[in-house]
Amino acid sequence: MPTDEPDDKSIPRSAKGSGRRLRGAVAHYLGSAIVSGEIAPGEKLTGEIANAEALDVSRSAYREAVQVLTAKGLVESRPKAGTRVLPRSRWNILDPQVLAWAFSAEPDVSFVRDLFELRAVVEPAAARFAAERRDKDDVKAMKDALAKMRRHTLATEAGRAADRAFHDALLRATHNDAMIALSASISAAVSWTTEFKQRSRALPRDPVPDHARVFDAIAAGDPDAASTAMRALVDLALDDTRSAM
Amino acid sequence: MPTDEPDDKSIPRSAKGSGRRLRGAVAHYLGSAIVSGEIAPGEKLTGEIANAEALDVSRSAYREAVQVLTAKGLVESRPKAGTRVLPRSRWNILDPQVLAWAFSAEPDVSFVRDLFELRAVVEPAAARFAAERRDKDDVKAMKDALAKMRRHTLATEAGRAADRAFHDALLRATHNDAMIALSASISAAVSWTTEFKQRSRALPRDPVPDHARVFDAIAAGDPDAASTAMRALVDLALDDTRSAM
DNA sequence: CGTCGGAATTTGCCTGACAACTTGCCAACA
DNA sequence: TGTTGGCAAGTTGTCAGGCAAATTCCGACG
Repeated sequence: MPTDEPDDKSIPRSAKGSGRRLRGAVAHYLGSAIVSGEIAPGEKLTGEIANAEALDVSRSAYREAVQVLTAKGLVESRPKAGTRVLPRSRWNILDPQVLAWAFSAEPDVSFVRDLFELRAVVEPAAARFAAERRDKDDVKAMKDALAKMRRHTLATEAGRAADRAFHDALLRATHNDAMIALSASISAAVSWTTEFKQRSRALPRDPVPDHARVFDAIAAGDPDAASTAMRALVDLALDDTRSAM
Repeated sequence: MPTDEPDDKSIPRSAKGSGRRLRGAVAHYLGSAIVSGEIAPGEKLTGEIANAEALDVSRSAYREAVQVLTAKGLVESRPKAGTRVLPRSRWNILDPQVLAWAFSAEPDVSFVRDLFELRAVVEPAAARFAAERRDKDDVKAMKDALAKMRRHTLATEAGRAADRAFHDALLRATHNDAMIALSASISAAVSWTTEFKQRSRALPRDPVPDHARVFDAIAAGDPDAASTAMRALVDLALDDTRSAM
Protein backbone atom coordinates (compact mmCIF):
# COMPACT_ATOMS: atom_id res chain seq x y z
CA MET A 1 0.00 0.00 0.00
CA PRO A 2 1.25 3.52 -0.75
CA THR A 3 2.39 5.79 2.04
CA ASP A 4 0.58 8.91 0.86
CA GLU A 5 -3.14 8.54 1.24
CA PRO A 6 -5.93 11.00 2.26
CA ASP A 7 -6.01 9.48 5.76
CA ASP A 8 -9.23 9.43 7.74
CA LYS A 9 -8.94 12.53 9.95
CA SER A 10 -9.17 15.97 8.41
CA ILE A 11 -6.84 18.17 6.43
CA PRO A 12 -6.39 21.67 7.88
CA ARG A 13 -4.28 22.43 4.86
CA SER A 14 -7.51 23.29 3.12
CA ALA A 15 -7.91 26.24 5.50
CA LYS A 16 -4.34 27.37 4.93
CA GLY A 17 -5.28 30.18 2.63
CA SER A 18 -7.56 31.55 5.30
CA GLY A 19 -5.07 34.24 6.26
CA ARG A 20 -4.19 32.27 9.36
CA ARG A 21 -0.90 30.53 9.12
CA LEU A 22 -0.82 26.78 9.19
CA ARG A 23 -0.33 26.59 12.94
CA GLY A 24 -3.29 28.93 13.31
CA ALA A 25 -5.46 26.48 11.42
CA VAL A 26 -4.31 23.64 13.65
CA ALA A 27 -4.90 25.73 16.77
CA HIS A 28 -8.36 26.61 15.49
CA TYR A 29 -9.09 22.97 14.80
CA LEU A 30 -7.97 21.77 18.21
CA GLY A 31 -9.33 24.76 20.09
CA SER A 32 -12.77 24.43 18.55
CA ALA A 33 -12.79 20.73 19.29
CA ILE A 34 -12.02 21.44 22.92
CA VAL A 35 -14.39 24.32 23.66
CA SER A 36 -17.20 22.53 21.83
CA GLY A 37 -16.74 19.64 24.23
CA GLU A 38 -15.75 17.23 21.49
CA ILE A 39 -12.64 16.56 23.57
CA ALA A 40 -13.78 16.60 27.16
CA PRO A 41 -11.73 18.02 30.05
CA GLY A 42 -9.45 15.43 31.56
CA GLU A 43 -9.14 13.61 28.28
CA LYS A 44 -5.69 13.07 26.87
CA LEU A 45 -5.23 13.88 23.22
CA THR A 46 -3.15 11.82 20.85
CA GLY A 47 0.63 11.98 21.00
CA GLU A 48 2.42 14.69 19.07
CA ILE A 49 3.99 12.52 16.42
CA ALA A 50 0.83 10.56 15.75
CA ASN A 51 -1.49 13.56 15.79
CA ALA A 52 0.82 15.71 13.71
CA GLU A 53 1.01 13.00 11.12
CA ALA A 54 -2.75 12.48 11.19
CA LEU A 55 -3.26 16.18 10.51
CA ASP A 56 -0.51 16.10 7.89
CA VAL A 57 1.63 18.81 9.46
CA SER A 58 5.11 18.74 10.87
CA ARG A 59 5.66 18.23 14.56
CA SER A 60 6.98 21.79 14.98
CA ALA A 61 3.87 23.35 13.50
CA TYR A 62 1.71 21.08 15.64
CA ARG A 63 3.69 21.92 18.76
CA GLU A 64 3.44 25.66 18.13
CA ALA A 65 -0.31 25.26 17.86
CA VAL A 66 -0.40 23.41 21.16
CA GLN A 67 1.63 26.20 22.76
CA VAL A 68 -1.14 28.59 21.83
CA LEU A 69 -3.71 26.37 23.52
CA THR A 70 -1.46 26.11 26.56
CA ALA A 71 -1.14 29.89 26.69
CA LYS A 72 -4.92 30.15 26.79
CA GLY A 73 -5.22 27.60 29.57
CA LEU A 74 -7.01 24.98 27.51
CA VAL A 75 -4.46 22.20 27.85
CA GLU A 76 -1.43 21.27 29.88
CA SER A 77 1.28 18.89 28.76
CA ARG A 78 3.91 17.04 30.70
CA PRO A 79 6.48 14.50 29.56
CA LYS A 80 5.29 10.91 29.63
CA ALA A 81 1.84 12.07 30.75
CA GLY A 82 0.83 13.54 27.42
CA THR A 83 -1.18 16.73 26.97
CA ARG A 84 -4.51 16.78 28.77
CA VAL A 85 -7.48 19.10 28.46
CA LEU A 86 -7.78 21.24 31.59
CA PRO A 87 -11.06 21.71 33.47
CA ARG A 88 -13.24 24.54 32.18
CA SER A 89 -12.50 26.63 35.22
CA ARG A 90 -8.92 27.09 34.08
CA TRP A 91 -9.75 28.23 30.56
CA ASN A 92 -9.31 31.89 29.67
CA ILE A 93 -12.82 32.13 28.28
CA LEU A 94 -12.53 35.92 28.07
CA ASP A 95 -9.72 35.57 25.55
CA PRO A 96 -11.07 36.88 22.23
CA GLN A 97 -9.80 33.91 20.31
CA VAL A 98 -11.28 31.41 22.74
CA LEU A 99 -14.58 33.24 22.42
CA ALA A 100 -14.29 33.02 18.66
CA TRP A 101 -13.78 29.27 18.91
CA ALA A 102 -16.74 28.99 21.24
CA PHE A 103 -18.93 30.81 18.74
CA SER A 104 -17.60 29.03 15.67
CA ALA A 105 -20.18 26.36 16.43
CA GLU A 106 -23.63 26.76 17.91
CA PRO A 107 -22.74 28.28 21.26
CA ASP A 108 -23.86 26.96 24.61
CA VAL A 109 -27.02 28.73 25.79
CA SER A 110 -25.99 29.03 29.41
CA PHE A 111 -22.66 30.47 28.36
CA VAL A 112 -24.35 33.18 26.32
CA ARG A 113 -26.47 33.95 29.38
CA ASP A 114 -23.33 34.30 31.51
CA LEU A 115 -21.81 36.62 28.95
CA PHE A 116 -24.83 38.86 28.80
CA GLU A 117 -25.04 39.02 32.58
CA LEU A 118 -21.46 40.18 32.70
CA ARG A 119 -22.18 42.67 29.96
CA ALA A 120 -25.17 43.96 31.89
CA VAL A 121 -22.85 44.61 34.80
CA VAL A 122 -19.91 46.13 32.99
CA GLU A 123 -21.38 48.23 30.19
CA PRO A 124 -23.67 50.47 32.28
CA ALA A 125 -20.76 51.15 34.61
CA ALA A 126 -18.60 51.87 31.58
CA ALA A 127 -21.19 54.29 30.28
CA ARG A 128 -21.10 56.06 33.64
CA PHE A 129 -17.32 56.44 33.50
CA ALA A 130 -17.54 57.56 29.89
CA ALA A 131 -19.99 60.31 30.78
CA GLU A 132 -17.55 61.57 33.39
CA ARG A 133 -14.34 61.38 31.41
CA ARG A 134 -15.10 61.59 27.70
CA ASP A 135 -13.20 64.20 25.74
CA LYS A 136 -13.89 65.84 22.39
CA ASP A 137 -12.35 63.03 20.33
CA ASP A 138 -14.37 60.40 22.16
CA VAL A 139 -17.62 62.21 21.43
CA LYS A 140 -16.68 62.59 17.80
CA ALA A 141 -15.85 58.90 17.42
CA MET A 142 -19.15 57.87 18.98
CA LYS A 143 -21.09 60.33 16.87
CA ASP A 144 -19.49 59.02 13.69
CA ALA A 145 -20.25 55.43 14.62
CA LEU A 146 -23.84 56.34 15.40
CA ALA A 147 -24.20 58.04 12.03
CA LYS A 148 -22.94 54.90 10.32
CA MET A 149 -25.44 52.84 12.29
CA ARG A 150 -28.23 55.04 10.96
CA ARG A 151 -27.13 54.48 7.37
CA HIS A 152 -26.85 50.71 7.58
CA THR A 153 -28.87 48.11 9.40
CA LEU A 154 -27.71 45.32 11.68
CA ALA A 155 -28.49 42.89 8.90
CA THR A 156 -25.41 44.06 7.01
CA GLU A 157 -21.83 43.54 8.02
CA ALA A 158 -21.24 47.28 7.76
CA GLY A 159 -24.00 47.87 10.27
CA ARG A 160 -22.59 45.40 12.74
CA ALA A 161 -19.17 46.97 12.29
CA ALA A 162 -20.66 50.35 13.13
CA ASP A 163 -22.28 48.84 16.21
CA ARG A 164 -18.94 47.45 17.31
CA ALA A 165 -17.29 50.79 16.62
CA PHE A 166 -19.84 52.58 18.78
CA HIS A 167 -19.28 50.33 21.76
CA ASP A 168 -15.56 50.44 21.15
CA ALA A 169 -15.52 54.23 21.20
CA LEU A 170 -17.66 54.23 24.33
CA LEU A 171 -15.27 51.92 26.13
CA ARG A 172 -12.32 53.95 25.00
CA ALA A 173 -14.01 57.01 26.49
CA THR A 174 -13.77 55.43 29.94
CA HIS A 175 -9.99 55.84 29.72
CA ASN A 176 -9.73 52.62 31.69
CA ASP A 177 -7.49 50.05 30.02
CA ALA A 178 -8.87 47.12 31.97
CA MET A 179 -12.42 47.94 30.96
CA ILE A 180 -11.40 48.46 27.37
CA ALA A 181 -9.77 45.05 27.23
CA LEU A 182 -12.69 43.35 28.90
CA SER A 183 -15.42 44.83 26.80
CA ALA A 184 -13.43 44.31 23.66
CA SER A 185 -13.91 40.63 24.34
CA ILE A 186 -17.53 40.96 25.30
CA SER A 187 -18.42 43.13 22.33
CA ALA A 188 -16.86 40.63 19.98
CA ALA A 189 -18.96 37.89 21.52
CA VAL A 190 -22.05 40.04 21.37
CA SER A 191 -21.52 40.69 17.71
CA TRP A 192 -21.45 36.94 17.08
CA THR A 193 -24.77 36.56 18.81
CA THR A 194 -26.14 39.46 16.79
CA GLU A 195 -25.46 37.42 13.72
CA PHE A 196 -27.47 34.56 15.18
CA LYS A 197 -30.32 36.89 15.94
CA GLN A 198 -30.39 38.11 12.37
CA ARG A 199 -30.19 34.58 11.09
CA SER A 200 -33.24 33.35 12.93
CA ARG A 201 -35.71 36.17 12.33
CA ALA A 202 -36.15 39.63 10.89
CA LEU A 203 -34.64 42.49 12.80
CA PRO A 204 -36.84 42.66 15.88
CA ARG A 205 -36.25 46.27 16.75
CA ASP A 206 -34.45 49.38 15.55
CA PRO A 207 -31.39 49.67 17.80
CA VAL A 208 -30.58 53.26 16.84
CA PRO A 209 -32.89 55.07 19.32
CA ASP A 210 -31.43 53.13 22.26
CA HIS A 211 -27.91 53.93 21.19
CA ALA A 212 -28.83 57.56 20.58
CA ARG A 213 -30.13 57.90 24.14
CA VAL A 214 -26.85 56.52 25.49
CA PHE A 215 -24.88 58.86 23.26
CA ASP A 216 -26.88 61.91 24.30
CA ALA A 217 -26.39 61.19 27.99
CA ILE A 218 -22.66 60.72 27.58
CA ALA A 219 -22.26 63.80 25.42
CA ALA A 220 -24.24 65.77 27.99
CA GLY A 221 -21.99 64.47 30.76
CA ASP A 222 -24.82 62.91 32.74
CA PRO A 223 -23.47 59.71 34.37
CA ASP A 224 -26.75 58.52 35.86
CA ALA A 225 -28.68 58.91 32.63
CA ALA A 226 -25.89 57.22 30.69
CA SER A 227 -25.88 54.28 33.04
CA THR A 228 -29.63 53.73 32.96
CA ALA A 229 -29.83 54.21 29.21
CA MET A 230 -27.12 51.63 28.67
CA ARG A 231 -28.78 49.30 31.11
CA ALA A 232 -31.97 49.51 29.08
CA LEU A 233 -30.05 48.86 25.87
CA VAL A 234 -28.40 45.73 27.22
CA ASP A 235 -31.66 44.44 28.66
CA LEU A 236 -33.39 44.79 25.31
CA ALA A 237 -30.53 43.07 23.54
CA LEU A 238 -30.70 40.26 26.06
CA ASP A 239 -34.43 39.85 25.45
CA ASP A 240 -33.91 39.68 21.70
CA THR A 241 -31.13 37.13 22.03
CA ARG A 242 -33.03 35.01 24.51
CA SER A 243 -36.11 34.86 22.33
CA ALA A 244 -33.94 33.85 19.38
CA MET A 245 -32.42 30.79 21.05
CA MET B 1 38.59 33.95 19.91
CA PRO B 2 36.56 31.07 21.32
CA THR B 3 32.97 30.56 20.25
CA ASP B 4 31.59 29.89 23.71
CA GLU B 5 31.63 33.02 25.84
CA PRO B 6 29.14 34.39 28.43
CA ASP B 7 27.82 36.86 25.88
CA ASP B 8 26.40 40.20 26.98
CA LYS B 9 22.65 39.56 27.15
CA SER B 10 21.22 37.33 29.84
CA ILE B 11 20.98 33.60 30.32
CA PRO B 12 17.45 32.38 30.99
CA ARG B 13 18.95 28.95 31.53
CA SER B 14 19.47 30.02 35.12
CA ALA B 15 15.70 30.06 35.56
CA LYS B 16 15.32 26.66 33.99
CA GLY B 17 14.89 24.86 37.27
CA SER B 18 12.03 27.21 38.07
CA GLY B 19 9.46 24.59 37.19
CA ARG B 20 8.72 26.45 34.00
CA ARG B 21 10.11 24.85 30.94
CA LEU B 22 12.81 26.60 29.01
CA ARG B 23 10.37 28.28 26.63
CA GLY B 24 8.44 29.45 29.67
CA ALA B 25 11.52 31.23 30.92
CA VAL B 26 12.03 32.87 27.54
CA ALA B 27 8.37 33.89 27.38
CA HIS B 28 8.63 35.34 30.87
CA TYR B 29 11.76 37.23 29.92
CA LEU B 30 10.28 38.71 26.76
CA GLY B 31 6.82 39.23 28.22
CA SER B 32 8.13 41.12 31.21
CA ALA B 33 10.32 43.24 28.99
CA ILE B 34 7.31 44.18 26.90
CA VAL B 35 4.71 44.93 29.58
CA SER B 36 7.27 46.88 31.57
CA GLY B 37 7.76 49.12 28.56
CA GLU B 38 11.38 48.13 28.11
CA ILE B 39 10.43 47.23 24.55
CA ALA B 40 7.94 49.86 23.46
CA PRO B 41 4.90 49.16 21.25
CA GLY B 42 5.76 49.46 17.58
CA GLU B 43 9.33 48.47 18.20
CA LYS B 44 10.68 45.50 16.29
CA LEU B 45 12.58 42.92 18.30
CA THR B 46 15.67 41.18 17.05
CA GLY B 47 15.40 38.46 14.45
CA GLU B 48 14.75 34.91 15.57
CA ILE B 49 18.12 33.43 14.77
CA ALA B 50 20.04 36.29 16.34
CA ASN B 51 17.87 36.60 19.43
CA ALA B 52 17.71 32.87 20.01
CA GLU B 53 21.46 32.71 19.85
CA ALA B 54 21.82 35.70 22.16
CA LEU B 55 19.62 33.98 24.73
CA ASP B 56 21.44 30.72 24.14
CA VAL B 57 18.39 28.68 23.22
CA SER B 58 17.42 26.87 20.07
CA ARG B 59 15.30 28.57 17.50
CA SER B 60 12.38 26.18 18.11
CA ALA B 61 12.28 26.98 21.82
CA TYR B 62 12.48 30.68 21.06
CA ARG B 63 9.72 30.45 18.47
CA GLU B 64 7.42 28.56 20.84
CA ALA B 65 7.95 31.32 23.38
CA VAL B 66 7.02 33.93 20.78
CA GLN B 67 3.88 31.95 19.96
CA VAL B 68 2.81 32.37 23.57
CA LEU B 69 3.28 36.13 23.32
CA THR B 70 1.37 36.16 20.05
CA ALA B 71 -1.47 34.21 21.65
CA LYS B 72 -1.70 36.88 24.34
CA GLY B 73 -1.75 39.69 21.80
CA LEU B 74 1.58 41.19 22.81
CA VAL B 75 3.35 40.80 19.48
CA GLU B 76 2.62 40.08 15.85
CA SER B 77 5.09 38.66 13.39
CA ARG B 78 5.10 38.64 9.63
CA PRO B 79 7.70 37.41 7.19
CA LYS B 80 10.26 39.99 6.19
CA ALA B 81 8.70 42.52 8.57
CA GLY B 82 9.90 40.83 11.74
CA THR B 83 7.90 40.57 14.94
CA ARG B 84 6.67 43.88 16.33
CA VAL B 85 5.20 44.77 19.70
CA LEU B 86 1.51 45.58 19.32
CA PRO B 87 -0.12 48.68 20.83
CA ARG B 88 -1.27 48.30 24.42
CA SER B 89 -4.89 48.32 23.33
CA ARG B 90 -4.46 44.92 21.70
CA TRP B 91 -2.88 43.21 24.70
CA ASN B 92 -4.94 40.72 26.68
CA ILE B 93 -4.17 42.46 29.94
CA LEU B 94 -6.80 40.38 31.73
CA ASP B 95 -4.81 37.26 30.98
CA PRO B 96 -3.50 35.96 34.32
CA GLN B 97 -0.02 35.46 32.99
CA VAL B 98 0.15 38.92 31.48
CA LEU B 99 -0.99 40.34 34.81
CA ALA B 100 1.74 38.34 36.52
CA TRP B 101 4.31 39.84 34.16
CA ALA B 102 2.93 43.29 34.81
CA PHE B 103 3.27 42.82 38.55
CA SER B 104 6.67 41.12 38.42
CA ALA B 105 8.08 44.64 38.45
CA GLU B 106 6.77 47.72 40.21
CA PRO B 107 3.38 48.05 38.54
CA ASP B 108 2.09 51.17 36.88
CA VAL B 109 -0.03 53.26 39.25
CA SER B 110 -2.69 54.19 36.75
CA PHE B 111 -3.05 50.57 35.76
CA VAL B 112 -3.67 49.53 39.36
CA ARG B 113 -6.31 52.25 39.52
CA ASP B 114 -7.99 50.84 36.41
CA LEU B 115 -7.96 47.37 37.91
CA PHE B 116 -9.55 48.51 41.15
CA GLU B 117 -12.21 50.44 39.29
CA LEU B 118 -13.13 47.33 37.38
CA ARG B 119 -13.12 45.37 40.60
CA ALA B 120 -15.41 47.93 42.19
CA VAL B 121 -17.82 47.36 39.34
CA VAL B 122 -17.69 43.59 39.10
CA GLU B 123 -17.36 42.32 42.65
CA PRO B 124 -20.46 44.00 44.14
CA ALA B 125 -22.50 42.67 41.25
CA ALA B 126 -20.95 39.26 41.81
CA ALA B 127 -21.90 39.41 45.46
CA ARG B 128 -25.46 40.18 44.41
CA PHE B 129 -25.61 37.14 42.13
CA ALA B 130 -24.00 35.01 44.81
CA ALA B 131 -26.67 36.00 47.31
CA GLU B 132 -29.32 34.91 44.85
CA ARG B 133 -27.80 31.64 43.68
CA ARG B 134 -25.49 30.25 46.34
CA ASP B 135 -26.06 26.67 47.40
CA LYS B 136 -25.02 24.78 50.51
CA ASP B 137 -21.55 23.93 49.26
CA ASP B 138 -20.86 27.55 48.31
CA VAL B 139 -21.76 28.75 51.78
CA LYS B 140 -19.58 26.10 53.35
CA ALA B 141 -16.58 27.01 51.19
CA MET B 142 -16.92 30.68 52.06
CA LYS B 143 -17.35 29.92 55.75
CA ASP B 144 -14.21 27.79 55.78
CA ALA B 145 -12.20 30.48 54.03
CA LEU B 146 -13.46 33.09 56.45
CA ALA B 147 -12.45 30.92 59.40
CA LYS B 148 -8.95 30.59 57.96
CA MET B 149 -8.81 34.36 57.56
CA ARG B 150 -9.58 34.76 61.24
CA ARG B 151 -6.73 32.45 62.22
CA HIS B 152 -4.06 34.09 60.08
CA THR B 153 -3.42 37.69 59.14
CA LEU B 154 -2.86 39.25 55.74
CA ALA B 155 0.79 39.59 56.64
CA THR B 156 1.25 35.84 56.17
CA GLU B 157 1.00 33.92 52.95
CA ALA B 158 -1.57 31.61 54.53
CA GLY B 159 -3.74 34.61 55.29
CA ARG B 160 -3.55 35.93 51.75
CA ALA B 161 -4.36 32.44 50.45
CA ALA B 162 -7.46 32.40 52.65
CA ASP B 163 -8.43 35.81 51.29
CA ARG B 164 -8.10 34.52 47.76
CA ALA B 165 -10.07 31.41 48.67
CA PHE B 166 -12.89 33.54 50.06
CA HIS B 167 -13.21 35.64 46.92
CA ASP B 168 -12.84 32.52 44.81
CA ALA B 169 -15.68 30.78 46.61
CA LEU B 170 -17.80 33.90 46.31
CA LEU B 171 -17.27 34.07 42.57
CA ARG B 172 -17.99 30.40 42.19
CA ALA B 173 -21.25 30.98 44.03
CA THR B 174 -22.41 33.24 41.19
CA HIS B 175 -22.50 30.14 38.95
CA ASN B 176 -21.48 32.43 36.11
CA ASP B 177 -18.43 31.15 34.26
CA ALA B 178 -17.60 34.49 32.68
CA MET B 179 -17.58 36.24 36.02
CA ILE B 180 -15.51 33.48 37.56
CA ALA B 181 -12.89 33.78 34.88
CA LEU B 182 -12.79 37.55 35.07
CA SER B 183 -12.52 37.89 38.79
CA ALA B 184 -10.03 35.09 38.98
CA SER B 185 -7.72 37.41 37.08
CA ILE B 186 -8.62 40.45 39.11
CA SER B 187 -8.26 38.68 42.43
CA ALA B 188 -4.83 37.45 41.48
CA ALA B 189 -3.79 40.99 40.66
CA VAL B 190 -5.33 42.30 43.85
CA SER B 191 -3.39 39.79 45.86
CA TRP B 192 -0.16 41.11 44.35
CA THR B 193 -1.07 44.60 45.44
CA THR B 194 -1.89 43.29 48.91
CA GLU B 195 1.69 42.21 49.16
CA PHE B 196 2.78 45.73 48.29
CA LYS B 197 0.52 47.13 50.94
CA GLN B 198 2.03 44.87 53.55
CA ARG B 199 5.50 45.72 52.40
CA SER B 200 5.09 49.45 52.86
CA ARG B 201 3.35 49.64 56.24
CA ALA B 202 1.80 47.60 58.99
CA LEU B 203 -1.62 46.13 58.29
CA PRO B 204 -3.82 49.22 58.27
CA ARG B 205 -7.07 47.57 59.15
CA ASP B 206 -8.55 44.24 60.12
CA PRO B 207 -10.26 42.95 56.96
CA VAL B 208 -12.24 40.21 58.69
CA PRO B 209 -15.29 42.30 59.76
CA ASP B 210 -15.79 43.57 56.21
CA HIS B 211 -15.62 40.06 54.82
CA ALA B 212 -17.89 38.76 57.55
CA ARG B 213 -20.56 41.32 56.61
CA VAL B 214 -20.41 40.20 53.00
CA PHE B 215 -20.62 36.57 54.03
CA ASP B 216 -23.60 37.13 56.31
CA ALA B 217 -25.54 38.93 53.60
CA ILE B 218 -24.86 36.18 51.07
CA ALA B 219 -25.68 33.40 53.51
CA ALA B 220 -28.90 35.21 54.40
CA GLY B 221 -29.75 35.52 50.70
CA ASP B 222 -29.98 39.32 50.77
CA PRO B 223 -28.70 40.60 47.39
CA ASP B 224 -28.87 44.30 48.20
CA ALA B 225 -27.01 43.95 51.47
CA ALA B 226 -24.40 41.72 49.84
CA SER B 227 -23.83 44.24 47.08
CA THR B 228 -23.40 47.22 49.39
CA ALA B 229 -21.23 45.29 51.83
CA MET B 230 -18.93 44.22 49.03
CA ARG B 231 -18.89 47.73 47.66
CA ALA B 232 -17.71 48.99 51.03
CA LEU B 233 -15.04 46.30 51.19
CA VAL B 234 -13.61 47.18 47.81
CA ASP B 235 -13.68 50.89 48.56
CA LEU B 236 -11.70 50.36 51.73
CA ALA B 237 -9.18 48.17 49.93
CA LEU B 238 -8.82 50.84 47.29
CA ASP B 239 -8.16 53.48 49.95
CA ASP B 240 -5.48 51.35 51.55
CA THR B 241 -3.79 50.63 48.26
CA ARG B 242 -3.95 54.23 47.13
CA SER B 243 -2.39 55.52 50.32
CA ALA B 244 0.39 52.95 49.98
CA MET B 245 1.50 54.06 46.52
C1' DC C 1 6.03 60.66 -11.40
C1' DG C 2 3.64 56.50 -11.01
C1' DT C 3 3.64 51.66 -11.70
C1' DC C 4 5.46 47.30 -12.11
C1' DG C 5 8.68 43.63 -11.21
C1' DG C 6 12.53 41.45 -9.03
C1' DA C 7 15.59 40.40 -5.14
C1' DA C 8 16.72 40.22 -0.44
C1' DT C 9 15.32 39.33 4.12
C1' DT C 10 12.65 37.45 7.62
C1' DT C 11 9.49 34.30 9.34
C1' DG C 12 7.12 29.68 8.36
C1' DC C 13 7.57 24.93 7.97
C1' DC C 14 9.94 20.55 7.61
C1' DT C 15 13.03 16.55 8.97
C1' DG C 16 15.55 13.76 12.10
C1' DA C 17 17.72 13.01 16.22
C1' DC C 18 18.76 13.15 21.10
C1' DA C 19 17.95 14.69 26.00
C1' DA C 20 15.02 15.30 30.02
C1' DC C 21 11.38 14.15 32.66
C1' DT C 22 7.59 11.35 34.52
C1' DT C 23 5.02 7.62 35.37
C1' DG C 24 4.29 3.04 36.50
C1' DC C 25 5.93 -1.42 36.95
C1' DC C 26 8.66 -4.69 39.41
C1' DA C 27 11.64 -6.48 42.47
C1' DA C 28 13.89 -6.48 46.82
C1' DC C 29 13.32 -5.82 51.49
C1' DA C 30 11.21 -5.02 56.17
C1' DT D 1 2.12 -8.95 52.97
C1' DG D 2 2.95 -4.22 52.60
C1' DT D 3 6.32 -0.86 51.49
C1' DT D 4 10.01 1.13 49.42
C1' DG D 5 13.40 1.56 46.22
C1' DG D 6 15.10 1.61 41.65
C1' DC D 7 14.69 0.59 36.80
C1' DA D 8 12.72 0.98 32.25
C1' DA D 9 9.68 2.76 28.84
C1' DG D 10 7.20 6.32 26.74
C1' DT D 11 6.07 11.13 25.83
C1' DT D 12 7.20 15.74 25.64
C1' DG D 13 11.21 19.07 25.43
C1' DT D 14 15.07 20.83 23.02
C1' DC D 15 18.40 20.93 19.52
C1' DA D 16 20.50 21.57 14.68
C1' DG D 17 20.21 22.64 9.81
C1' DG D 18 17.88 23.36 5.66
C1' DC D 19 14.40 24.75 2.42
C1' DA D 20 10.04 27.16 1.16
C1' DA D 21 6.91 31.06 1.35
C1' DA D 22 5.67 35.61 1.94
C1' DT D 23 6.32 40.39 2.01
C1' DT D 24 8.72 44.50 1.88
C1' DC D 25 11.91 47.49 -0.43
C1' DC D 26 14.06 49.38 -4.28
C1' DG D 27 15.28 49.95 -8.81
C1' DA D 28 13.88 50.02 -13.53
C1' DC D 29 10.79 51.25 -16.92
C1' DG D 30 6.80 53.38 -19.08
